[in-house]
Amino acid sequence: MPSEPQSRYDQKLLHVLKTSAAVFASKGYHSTSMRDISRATKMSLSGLYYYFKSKEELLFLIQDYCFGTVIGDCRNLLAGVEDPISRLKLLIENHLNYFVNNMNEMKVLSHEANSISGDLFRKVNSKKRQYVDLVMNLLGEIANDRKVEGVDVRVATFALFGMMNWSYNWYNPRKDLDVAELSSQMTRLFLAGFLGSKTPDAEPLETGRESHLERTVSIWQH
Amino acid sequence: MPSEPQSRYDQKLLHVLKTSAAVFASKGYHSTSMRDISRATKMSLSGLYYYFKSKEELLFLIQDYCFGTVIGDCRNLLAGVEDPISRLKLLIENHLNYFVNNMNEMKVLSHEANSISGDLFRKVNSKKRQYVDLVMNLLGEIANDRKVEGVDVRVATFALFGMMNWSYNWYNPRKDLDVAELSSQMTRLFLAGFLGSKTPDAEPLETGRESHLERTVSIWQH
DNA sequence: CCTATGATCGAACACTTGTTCGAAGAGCCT
DNA sequence: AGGCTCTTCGAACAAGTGTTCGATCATAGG
Repeated sequence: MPSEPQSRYDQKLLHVLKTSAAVFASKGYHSTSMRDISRATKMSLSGLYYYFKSKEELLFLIQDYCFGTVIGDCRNLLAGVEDPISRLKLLIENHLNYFVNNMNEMKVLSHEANSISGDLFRKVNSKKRQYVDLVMNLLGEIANDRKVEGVDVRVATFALFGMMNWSYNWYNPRKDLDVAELSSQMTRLFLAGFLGSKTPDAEPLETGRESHLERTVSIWQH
Repeated sequence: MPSEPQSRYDQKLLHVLKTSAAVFASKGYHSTSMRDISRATKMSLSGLYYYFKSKEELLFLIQDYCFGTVIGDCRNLLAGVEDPISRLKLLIENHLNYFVNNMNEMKVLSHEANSISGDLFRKVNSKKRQYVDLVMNLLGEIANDRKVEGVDVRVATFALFGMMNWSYNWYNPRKDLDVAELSSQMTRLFLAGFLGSKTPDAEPLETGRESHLERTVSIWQH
């Protein structure tokens, strides 16, 4: 793990990013004031602006750095691995590993994706799109290899991301399974579902094109 | 569909809730001002406070009413159905149906769950807990009936909710599958994964207790 | 030791926020 | 029409917001 020479400036910036992420994660970005950040980092309010030029850029730095690391490590991990299923397993493991070890940052990344706008939003989003495409292509490849039928790859992709990213809403490291078991569980759950979706059980699942529901136009009967 | 006699008051309140939900869904709760709501609903700023006594209560009314309807309709739908798998299918279909037909409200329900606090938070949360418990018990029952092994029911429950609730981040009704197909896909994906998680394919999944990753303590190398 | 540069700070500004209050309007029964 | 309750409104307030600016502090290099 090549630790690049970190100047005093870089070290302090990272410290600020980390503690800010913790505050954002617990109170939410918009209801966190710069004064909250100031208090948490033990810096003066104006002193913070030496490291970024707006609250929004602070959010961006957290998201961008966090996402960059996830993607970078993911690339390193998958390099040289050819089998798409193995690649997927590694990707899931990497993703959840980050989630558990950097819950604050990952929560900020997942939950505050739309709290940012303009160019900064576009920058983060392009990284996100890369990452999503990677997974979508992987699933497409697998579906092709294994002749998986009747599964919408886009739905499957976001179902997978939903499974994983939702964990910031419930996962409790002191009460739930550890990372290895968590990712093992989710990998099995998803992969078995994806590969075996042509009815793994004796009793076939009705594919359910017909709806069991009365038509509900809207909750609010206008 | 028994439409209870709705007073002028109730009608207008529902109108306010619906349009507020739309604004909250697009801008986020905290960055929506009461003046935004006033503009969108074409009411005066102070006039709004005739219907609720704080912005937070407005959020609560949206969440509570929306959640109440989902749960209520879910109960009605499941009434009389015994087979746990059928019950689960209906529940998923109901849930996603609501998501698609009431995206704004469901997004506010999912995304702004922590934007509320105190007693109001507790009220919404108790409904949520009921709903989650219903699913968790259902999965436990299914796991028992079908002798599913090695699957953590809690993880499976939240994986399912993650799959479904995450859809507010990507689902586009004009571009993606319709509700019936969406819920069919997700039902298959989840159920096949849950039931067949003891390796549906010839080539066994390594359960992966061992990690492929170097230990990453933190993104931020402190 | 002194100076130039990198960091930090207190105080203030301009603005937006949620909420209140008393008065005025609308709708309906007799 | 009169009177009463339900509904709506304009104007204002107090508090909190993100950000700026000029001045200070620390520190390392000559």
